[in-house]
Amino acid sequence: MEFEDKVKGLIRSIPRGRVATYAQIASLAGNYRAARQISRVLHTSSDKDRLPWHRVINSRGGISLPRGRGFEEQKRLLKREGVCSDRRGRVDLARFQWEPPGSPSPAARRFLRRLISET
DNA sequence: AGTATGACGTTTT
DNA sequence: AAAAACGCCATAC
Repeated sequence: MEFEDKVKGLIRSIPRGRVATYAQIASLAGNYRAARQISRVLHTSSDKDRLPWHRVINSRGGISLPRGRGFEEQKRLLKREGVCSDRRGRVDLARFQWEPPGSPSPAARRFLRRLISET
């Protein structure tokens, strides 16, 4: 249960007014390929363990919950913290993504990735 | 030891 | 832009 505990701790450490992606949490927890685990953990434990589940979104900056099954509430909870999303549930990651202290900044990584895809 | 789950991510149509 | 096709993997049972 080591991985899962790390995941929960990480999710709890996302500050108000910021978001993290599933892949980001997985990576910080030690397995960059385990993004799906994050959704599993959220699905099973976010109520029970009172996790700030609404601060976790997908790598495109979007809300993954379907409309009518959580989408609206997540959007509302984020809005309440100052994180705005468009009608389709997209958040500007460059502005709102959490950058944990001491780790390579997601903003920098996005920048480098964009340079690569230019060629 | 399989098999199912799950709010994912990247690449390819 | 959007959807399908893949790949991915810790847990529960």
